[in-house]
Amino acid sequence: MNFDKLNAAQKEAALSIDGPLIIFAGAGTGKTRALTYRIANLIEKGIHPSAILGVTFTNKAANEMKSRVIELAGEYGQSVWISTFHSFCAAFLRIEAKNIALTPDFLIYDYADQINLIKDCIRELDIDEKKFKPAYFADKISRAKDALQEPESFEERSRRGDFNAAILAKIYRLYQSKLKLADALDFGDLIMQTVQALLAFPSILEKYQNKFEHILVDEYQDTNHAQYMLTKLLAAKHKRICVVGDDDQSIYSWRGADISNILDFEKDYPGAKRIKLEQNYRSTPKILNAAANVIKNNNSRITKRLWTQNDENGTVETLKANDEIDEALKVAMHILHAAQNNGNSFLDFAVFYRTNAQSRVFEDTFRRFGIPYTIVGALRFYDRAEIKTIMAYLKLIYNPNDNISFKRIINSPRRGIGKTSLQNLETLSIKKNLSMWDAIPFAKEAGITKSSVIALESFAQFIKSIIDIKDKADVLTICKRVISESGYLRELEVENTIESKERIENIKELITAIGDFLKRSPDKTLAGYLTQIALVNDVDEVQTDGGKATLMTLHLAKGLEFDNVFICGLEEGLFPIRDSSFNSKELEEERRLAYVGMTRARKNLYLCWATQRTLFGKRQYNSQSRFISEAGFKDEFAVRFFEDSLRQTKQFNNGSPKHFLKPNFYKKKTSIDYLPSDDEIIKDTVYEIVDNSPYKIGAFVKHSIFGKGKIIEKSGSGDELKLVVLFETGQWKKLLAKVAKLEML
DNA sequence: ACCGTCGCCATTTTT
DNA sequence: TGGCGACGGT
Repeated sequence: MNFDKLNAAQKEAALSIDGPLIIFAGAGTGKTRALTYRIANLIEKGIHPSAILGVTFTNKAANEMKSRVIELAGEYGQSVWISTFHSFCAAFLRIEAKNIALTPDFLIYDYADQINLIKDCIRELDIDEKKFKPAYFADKISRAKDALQEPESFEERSRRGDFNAAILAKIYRLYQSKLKLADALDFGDLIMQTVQALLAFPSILEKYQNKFEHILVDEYQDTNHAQYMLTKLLAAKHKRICVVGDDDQSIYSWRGADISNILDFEKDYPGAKRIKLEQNYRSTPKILNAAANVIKNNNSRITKRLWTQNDENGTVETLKANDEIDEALKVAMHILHAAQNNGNSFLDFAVFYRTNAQSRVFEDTFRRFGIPYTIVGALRFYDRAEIKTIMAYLKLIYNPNDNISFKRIINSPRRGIGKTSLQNLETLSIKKNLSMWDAIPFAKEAGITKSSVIALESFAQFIKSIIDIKDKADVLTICKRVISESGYLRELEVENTIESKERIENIKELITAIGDFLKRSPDKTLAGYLTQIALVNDVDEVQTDGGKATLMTLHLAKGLEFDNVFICGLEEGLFPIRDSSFNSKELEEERRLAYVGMTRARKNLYLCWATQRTLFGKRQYNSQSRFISEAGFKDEFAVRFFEDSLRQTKQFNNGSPKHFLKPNFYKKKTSIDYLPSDDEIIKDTVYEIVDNSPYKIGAFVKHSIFGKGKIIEKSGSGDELKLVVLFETGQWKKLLAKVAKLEML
């Protein structure tokens, strides 16, 4: 094995294969390289590839790791089991189904299915829909599963006086019984039931413990309790577990990720080796410096210092705009200028924002200026109504007990089966403890009109005819039959609107996608397709080059990199988001999100904010985000924004049309009247923030009037140093350090 | 049964 | 602002 391409720390990570190992891998420090060399090294040392398990969070990461392992280790690499947590568990549950009292061909419910099922539960339990939103229950149930908690845990809480817990327990219970009836598992179930099976069946646990001599876990800071237990159980025998993560990039605690998993690893595995990867290969020193300045304001972190040998070029700049439209305009201008300087071809740019709602203005603006862009995650392909409908057909064929799918397609296309008929059928099915599909033969009893009964029966006939071929035919054949014979396509064709044409296009795209699936997948059945599809997402397919601007939320940006990055909406109340300001845990997570965003940039980083913004129909005046000043920018020192571009903008406006702009751009005269004003400010050198003050967060102080207290937050520096102090009395005060005359305790 | 309108509501992130 | 559910008219 040749380790020439590794630095010392990476090499150590690849070679330390005897016991537990934790790798703290900063952003852009080549952790995938270290991991893949580690796996290749294991294989070379004679470990059988199938005795190695690698777990990641995204398919993208899994695929990348797998292909790089194959590159290094050749054919042997094929047999290493590398997959996401969810697909690993789905595979496990199907393999072991018969041993653990589970149907092997269960469906996987996605978020939308979950919400629909919960809506049913809410209605059935007669809960005030105004007071409790489905999303509330979905969140609580998912978090419970992340923590391996059954409905009983809510009942306990309820006994202790938690008011909502009783209702939660009821919903959770009913939800589970409905899932069971539909033979479906949601995302949380995949992990939780795997853990439960391993705990309940020692022989199965032992089998897998023996099988996996080496376990590698990527993004360990994002694991929730259930995932933590899973890896812990599997690794318990050999204790040859290697986890990689970066506590500074933990941004999913709201989704159950438990940062203590990474912080406590060394307690769980005494004697574990610790390696830090700190050499960054991605960004310029300026970018790393700015990012470090931000993240060092967090308290609970394992200190590491990224450094780089990369050349000092590119910039870190701030961009101040008047409002969100102006912000988008300025970003667009910059992209256009960059394109001009690059022979009129667009470069690699990314625009990150905190909330999806912000994307709209960018889309509009980019479209207006003819800037090619892709938007990630807004409306996923598989979330589109027509795709969901076709998928619902496929799911129902696969599993007729799937009520959610049944209800989605029973009257789509219209078959004259209305609300009341459906209601009656559902009530009957609940009474008989049957799925709605199984209740069809009893439709007459349910008081359903004759015409509806006939429609139901002919629908059932159609579905049955396809069920008959579902194991023999491949998924493409089945899907084509569904599309043509269900009448759904015909309905769209008759509609003949712009919208319906678009839907038809999307359906064609689905056919193409299924065709691709057939080409690459060994399992070409409906079952194989549905399993795969439930566990993919849009980020898996993001391409970060090719001269397009990529629009996405900061959360989705993790793991990606771009030459040029705009982080937009850096305003107090938006980023960090409103509620986080007074909760240091949440604020720290926001800060990590900022850190993740900043460290995506290779060459140029722009921190953008707008003094006013229309949010939810209201005009808001925001102040610059603390993350901008933490990054090393001060309002007072601000210089003109894009000094260089200003000149170019003037030339641009006076000059001749550029061919890369769409024609309609020139018709809209107003749109090119843009000139940056003098107060558009920028400072392109990041300075190191030196904090010499004795006021550290967490320090105890005494105030002449308020008494003893603890510093919980601080901002600004020098004479401007502001502190938030929580006093013994329970009240907190914002104080200017210079004036407050605090005594240190 | 279906469609349009009204008014209310929340506004973070989703493997 | 816009997405969604309730309601009422056809």
